[in-house]
Amino acid sequence: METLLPKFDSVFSIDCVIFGFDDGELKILLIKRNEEPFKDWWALPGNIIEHDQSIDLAAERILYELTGLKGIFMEQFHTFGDVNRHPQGRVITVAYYAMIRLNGTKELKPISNYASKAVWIPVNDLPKLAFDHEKIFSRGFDKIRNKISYQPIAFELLPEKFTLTQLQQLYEVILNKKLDKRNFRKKMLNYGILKELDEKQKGVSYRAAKLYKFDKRKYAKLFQKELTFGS
Amino acid sequence: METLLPKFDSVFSIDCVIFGFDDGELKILLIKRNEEPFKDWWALPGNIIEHDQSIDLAAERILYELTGLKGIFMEQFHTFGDVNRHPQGRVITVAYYAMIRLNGTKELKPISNYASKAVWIPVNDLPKLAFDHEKIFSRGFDKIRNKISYQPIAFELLPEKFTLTQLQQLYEVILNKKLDKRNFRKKMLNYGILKELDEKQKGVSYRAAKLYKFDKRKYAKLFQKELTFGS
DNA sequence: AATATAGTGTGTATTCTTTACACTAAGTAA
DNA sequence: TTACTTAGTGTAAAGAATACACACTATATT
Repeated sequence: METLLPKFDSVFSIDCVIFGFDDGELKILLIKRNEEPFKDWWALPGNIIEHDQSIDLAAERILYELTGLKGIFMEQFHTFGDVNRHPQGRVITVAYYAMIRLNGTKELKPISNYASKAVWIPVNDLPKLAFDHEKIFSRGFDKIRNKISYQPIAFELLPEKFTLTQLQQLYEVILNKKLDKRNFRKKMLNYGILKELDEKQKGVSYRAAKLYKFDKRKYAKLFQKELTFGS
Repeated sequence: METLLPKFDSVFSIDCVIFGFDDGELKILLIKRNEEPFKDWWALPGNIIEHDQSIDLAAERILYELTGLKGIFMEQFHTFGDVNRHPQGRVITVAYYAMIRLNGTKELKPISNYASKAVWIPVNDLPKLAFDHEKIFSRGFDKIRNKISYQPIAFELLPEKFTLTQLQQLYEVILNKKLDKRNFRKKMLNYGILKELDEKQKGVSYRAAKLYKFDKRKYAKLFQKELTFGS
């Protein structure tokens, strides 16, 4: 592909704000940088977009390289383009978020060498981050906080089978406020996208709660409806 | 600024979907391209981001160059990064939208030479557009359609003084459906962001309607409130 | 076996919001 | 003065959001 375009010393990158929920805490995935600039700083997982790769694919690739996960629902939420956000040149970055299901056991092993490790860190306990990554994180957090309040997207974060109390805790953590148990249940069940299972929680030392599953098909229907605006 | 970054033959651009409302019709600003590729095609106003300019400033500059307008509320809504969206190389484009007030008289004079003219064209009557600009437009249209249904942002499009009927017509055009007059008025007046004027419409051959003004201060207050989520 | 503990699960009244719906009033034109 | 065109208004009904408290059940402890 011959280029007739002006040439700049500019690159695009992707940065990902990847949310997980574990142990009652909302976490994001951070890497420890192994290269200058900001060597040994914590940063959002991100990388340069390859020349022959669409940005959506690049985002998927990066998430895969860092977590081994595929097919995760990722969405672009903002592009950051301040001139001096990268000390070594002009880098415009497209930020994506994803919500993923943590299975406590899963090991995070960075494949690329620009990170020495990748770790889940509670959003309430974040270290100082490289570049403008604090800004990016914070905007991504706003995004899911906003989105969750009009669209039930939180299921991605929970195990496949979950109790209503777990779901409520997740909402409470994201929205950062207490919710009323009865009203919350009423609302969630009303969406009609939860499937009640014949199973109960195990291993708790008190009355076990019913388990529910997220019904993707009904969700898709509901969601489509919501895209056309009320009469 | 010395760069240590990998170099790609890649550039960033901005494309703007600029909405105007005139004559009961929703329009967008298009330019006629004066350069290859797509010479003589219609396209969204857009341009390459300069190396030393943040993307938000670049967007403002481009809008200014094409319309002479400053201080317009512009918002980034999506970044398009398919590999082959530009036939001459890798161009990732950040799309912005703006809503502006058309004063029928205002002349549009492209300053830069990449456009031979700039024209307002009704969204219902768009020609074929260059690049992936149809996709960009359509996503921008979705964006305002969505936004208007939970945030009263349409005032930007109307003259400073307007009637409730004009406001309603604008909503109807954007949402592409009829709205109930009484309910619409109730809702709009309830927002508390309209100032009723002591003035009436002029030059109509029927009963003149009251004029209203948009109250920016109250809007700002309301908007802030809406950012914190309902109890 | 009895008891303490910790979380599960449920209903109703109130307020607020959204929807549906039709006629009179005012100004202009002939 | 009449005909025409748009402005302007209220109420009832349904639905959604909020506030609020107690009995039930499974387990662990004695």
